[in-house]
Amino acid sequence: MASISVNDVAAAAGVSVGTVSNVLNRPDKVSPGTVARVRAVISDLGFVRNDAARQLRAGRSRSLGLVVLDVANPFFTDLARGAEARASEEGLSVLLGNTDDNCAREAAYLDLFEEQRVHGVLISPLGDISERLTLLRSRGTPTVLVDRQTEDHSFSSVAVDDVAGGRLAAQHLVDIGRTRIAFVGGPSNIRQVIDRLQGAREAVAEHPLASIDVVDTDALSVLAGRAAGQQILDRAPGERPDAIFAANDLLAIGVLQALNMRGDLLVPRDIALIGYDDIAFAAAAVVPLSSIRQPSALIGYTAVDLLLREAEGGDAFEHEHIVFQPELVVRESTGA
Amino acid sequence: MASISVNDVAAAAGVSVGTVSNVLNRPDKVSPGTVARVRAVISDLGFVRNDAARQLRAGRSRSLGLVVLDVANPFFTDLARGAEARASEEGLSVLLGNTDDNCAREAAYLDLFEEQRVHGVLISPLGDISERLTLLRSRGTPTVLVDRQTEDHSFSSVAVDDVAGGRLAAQHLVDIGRTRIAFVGGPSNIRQVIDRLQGAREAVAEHPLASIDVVDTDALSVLAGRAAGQQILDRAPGERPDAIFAANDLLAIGVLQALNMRGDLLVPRDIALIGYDDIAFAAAAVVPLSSIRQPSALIGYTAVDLLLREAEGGDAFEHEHIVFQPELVVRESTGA
DNA sequence: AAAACTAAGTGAATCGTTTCATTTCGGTTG
DNA sequence: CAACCGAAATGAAACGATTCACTTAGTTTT
Repeated sequence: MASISVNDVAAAAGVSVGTVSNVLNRPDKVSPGTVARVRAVISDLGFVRNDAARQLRAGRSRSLGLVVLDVANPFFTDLARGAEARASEEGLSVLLGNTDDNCAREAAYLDLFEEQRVHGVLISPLGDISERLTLLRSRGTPTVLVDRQTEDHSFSSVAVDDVAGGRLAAQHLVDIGRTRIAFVGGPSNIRQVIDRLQGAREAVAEHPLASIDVVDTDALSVLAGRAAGQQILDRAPGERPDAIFAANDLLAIGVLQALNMRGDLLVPRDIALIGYDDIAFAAAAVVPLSSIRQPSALIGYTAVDLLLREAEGGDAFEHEHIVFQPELVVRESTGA
Repeated sequence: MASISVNDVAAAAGVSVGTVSNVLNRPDKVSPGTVARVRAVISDLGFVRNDAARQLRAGRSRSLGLVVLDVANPFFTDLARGAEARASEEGLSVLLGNTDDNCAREAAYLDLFEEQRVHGVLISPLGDISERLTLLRSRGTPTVLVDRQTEDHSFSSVAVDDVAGGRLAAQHLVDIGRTRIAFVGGPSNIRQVIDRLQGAREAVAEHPLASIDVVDTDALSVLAGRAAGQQILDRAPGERPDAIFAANDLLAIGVLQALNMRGDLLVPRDIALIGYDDIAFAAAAVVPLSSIRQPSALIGYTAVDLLLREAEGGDAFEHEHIVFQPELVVRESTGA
């Protein structure tokens, strides 16, 4: 059951291992007859290259790591798709690591990827891990932040202006005449949540009549949204907001489910609702959801592209910060 | 910039490489003082194990491959989550490969996983690739089919009885008095689609008044569902079905979007609609979607478990076929 | 015909970790 | 005190693909 190696192939084909390797990697350097003979032996013997040996020799693997907050969030799967598209153009594959907002898992994936000597790491980081990332980079693994920048701009990044997005959302709520706005989101160590809230605060601050309060959640999921919605329903009627800005669409959908279960509170009549990300399901929600659209696949594509350029450029590479602008999408949940 | 190896660590700590390796893998075999010293050097020098070298030596990698039809489908991300849960209990990681219903990509991932000498492969196969899988297994990579069985039961599998699920769905539509049923699904080389349709046909056959026709789609996505919905709307009113069974929830949501855009056809009044998978978004749809629930995370968890047992047992292992029963979930889209 | 190329092929060295047969040494036993 | 023991540590061999300096043989050039 011992696996077939280049040696076995070489022996069976009556050539040297070097030639087998050349057939595999530079067939043009080998005479056509030999190529054919070696190829025949390869398929006869069922030889399969051992990637570990290749990598060991090459020093680097042919994949890159992508660490995201939540694979169940379509925003991230879209992003992953975009990343994979660019990576496969270079013959690289993408390893997907899912942290579920958990710092320990985030650290574990970074360790794993570093041990695998991945070509580079794309990460949508949780807390402040710039130290860990600096270490990673100093040991030779280029790193690009997605959907986030560090304070000191020391890492290349591809992001969407979340403050602007938050502003767009809250401004829109104010524009349709709402004044008592609730921001549903958390946990509050997630940058995206912080920025979107900040943007919303800025927009609200410009309107003397409008106010905003925060309903904290412990995840950015449908379930957490449902809990937040319930919490809002439990308030005395006078205490309830007339608009809700959810930090992402999953939360918004959860909130919507909670409100709907109740029945007497209508969206948008009593409470307007806007989400964030504009995932495919937003348009299909009970009440089609207004949202802030981000070019998710493009972010992934661009991030890999930037990563490759950074890898190419080495230490000399000037870190780049690409920022996309979000876009307001109005649907019934905030409509007439 | 050359990376630090066990040799460097050994030299700096004044021990042999064997001892460094023991500190890494069997610290109890090394005296406490030495362990501490070596560990200190490791963190000083920033030594990171080279996984490729480990794997080369070990002969197998510490990950397993999961090949799915569509990462954008929450059913598969839930399944992946379950798989990861079981895998991480054994210290294994899961590599996710997304085929997008594309045979070439499926083959590419199998090649990749085989070159990586993964511990095993979980696959939700597209066409008939039992030959390829037999080869894979014969070379020592255990394989478990998820969400699918081969005709000859020669592979272990964890699946849901899709025929029963199709029957449940169609029976339910008939039970609420619908007779002109449209099945929306495709492409027709996907087993799940075939089985669900067959189940539906069986249920319909028992009712003399009921009939079923098929609206073929080229993918199992929201977009494809929208196109199918449009196609149904384009028919003359008399030709339209009074119920639609979509092969999965993504399609159902797409169909729903198309019907809703039109406005004069109401779900469920004019057309009842049922999906399949019961993804989290089904309950949150414009009209909350009836669906067939599958224990997605459990499938993934069980599949990895089975894979591990198969790996353990070697060739002697008796292939197992675990079949879960699906469950009807009734919501408004087929309700009163 | 000698010198200078080129194309094709060779095979030893290399990558970094793990393993295992072996050595070292302080302590215990008969 | 010789013989033995176990714990701790050693270091060479192995894993399998790739690389590169080198040979061989055949073709041009002058």
